Amino acid sequence: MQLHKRDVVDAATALLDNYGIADLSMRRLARELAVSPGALYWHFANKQELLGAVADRILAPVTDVTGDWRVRVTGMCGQLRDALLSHTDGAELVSASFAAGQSEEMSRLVERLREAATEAGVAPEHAELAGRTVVYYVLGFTADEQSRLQWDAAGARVAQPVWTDDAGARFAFGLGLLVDGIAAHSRTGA
Amino acid sequence: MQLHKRDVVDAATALLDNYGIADLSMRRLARELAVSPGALYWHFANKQELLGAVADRILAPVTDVTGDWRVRVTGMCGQLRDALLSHTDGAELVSASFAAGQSEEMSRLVERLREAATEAGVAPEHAELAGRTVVYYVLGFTADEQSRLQWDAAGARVAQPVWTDDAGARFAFGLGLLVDGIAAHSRTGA
DNA sequence: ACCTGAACACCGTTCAAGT
DNA sequence: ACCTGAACACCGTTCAAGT
Repeated sequence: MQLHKRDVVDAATALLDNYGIADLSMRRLARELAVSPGALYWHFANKQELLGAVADRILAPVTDVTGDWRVRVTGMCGQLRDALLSHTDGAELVSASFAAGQSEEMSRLVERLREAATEAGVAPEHAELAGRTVVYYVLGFTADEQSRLQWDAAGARVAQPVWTDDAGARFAFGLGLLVDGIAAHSRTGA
Repeated sequence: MQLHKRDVVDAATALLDNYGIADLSMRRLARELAVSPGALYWHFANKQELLGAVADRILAPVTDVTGDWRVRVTGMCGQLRDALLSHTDGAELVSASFAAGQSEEMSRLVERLREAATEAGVAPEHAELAGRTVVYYVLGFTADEQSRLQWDAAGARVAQPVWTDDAGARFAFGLGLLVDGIAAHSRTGA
């Protein structure tokens, strides 16, 4: 029975969902697939590349959005957050893969955000940074949210203190700061 | 000769600067200090806590800034970026410690940014998120910048392509988006 | 109080050799 | 072409025992 990239990414995703990123090791993955650790290196150059493939699997549900630039930005970011929250340690894994430049899906997303920023009136030489800044926010916010969620779920119910504000509304607020900033910048005229 | 926390953090910082975060292991650090690995666990509960202490050492030069809220935000963020760029993999290490909630200095910084956002007119229940959002940007941007810098420095001179724009100006532009967003939000009135 | 020695239970990666 | 077996060079953490 031949081992295919798809099988490896499937098993890696299952390992991630069930045990978290700390237990997603090449050796454990090989054991799960009943192959020797070295077999994985026929299909992937190294662990980073494998994690990049898992990141792209997680990001598959993030689709294109149509509408004006505000709708597209908030739509894509909402889908990104949802995708990250759908897998244990999803935000952490995708953040790492993005930083390592191993996720094609993240590159595509930054490109679409760059287009939206351009449409909003951001100068071409700054549009990609505007897109990346939005991504930094979504990854940072969601990694934070997810670590708190997972810590709470692991027994330590503390009943959060002051803000009754739900996470979705807080997410939208922070994103709104960036969207307003992009809009303000284009009005000001570079 | 007794081992003190200070000596351990000193040696860890030296290891980081000279060899990078991948070589900053408990065992290697113990070897450098000529003690057994177990000795470190008398002074630090685990590796995360030790890395948090290194993060706070890196962040020591980030001081208070006086002036109106815009001056304070841009001043603190500039100092933060400078501090991160002063140590090999500084942005990556501080990001990890911040995410793990192990850096007191980062908590202090978020608190000061929260105050600045409040002064700018952001509602109290959203002011901390505004501060965190600024931090997500600085950490994301600088980690990116530093990984490119270090990759370039490691021989692979490619002579960057299109934008003659220096990193400092790009950093300021992205930060400006957030500052404009905060300002726009307070004018809009929550 | 502070540290050693040794163990436990792992890692990622490589590569000759097999089929 | 694809995989095994075994090795290489490591990890973080614990804990009885020593001083």
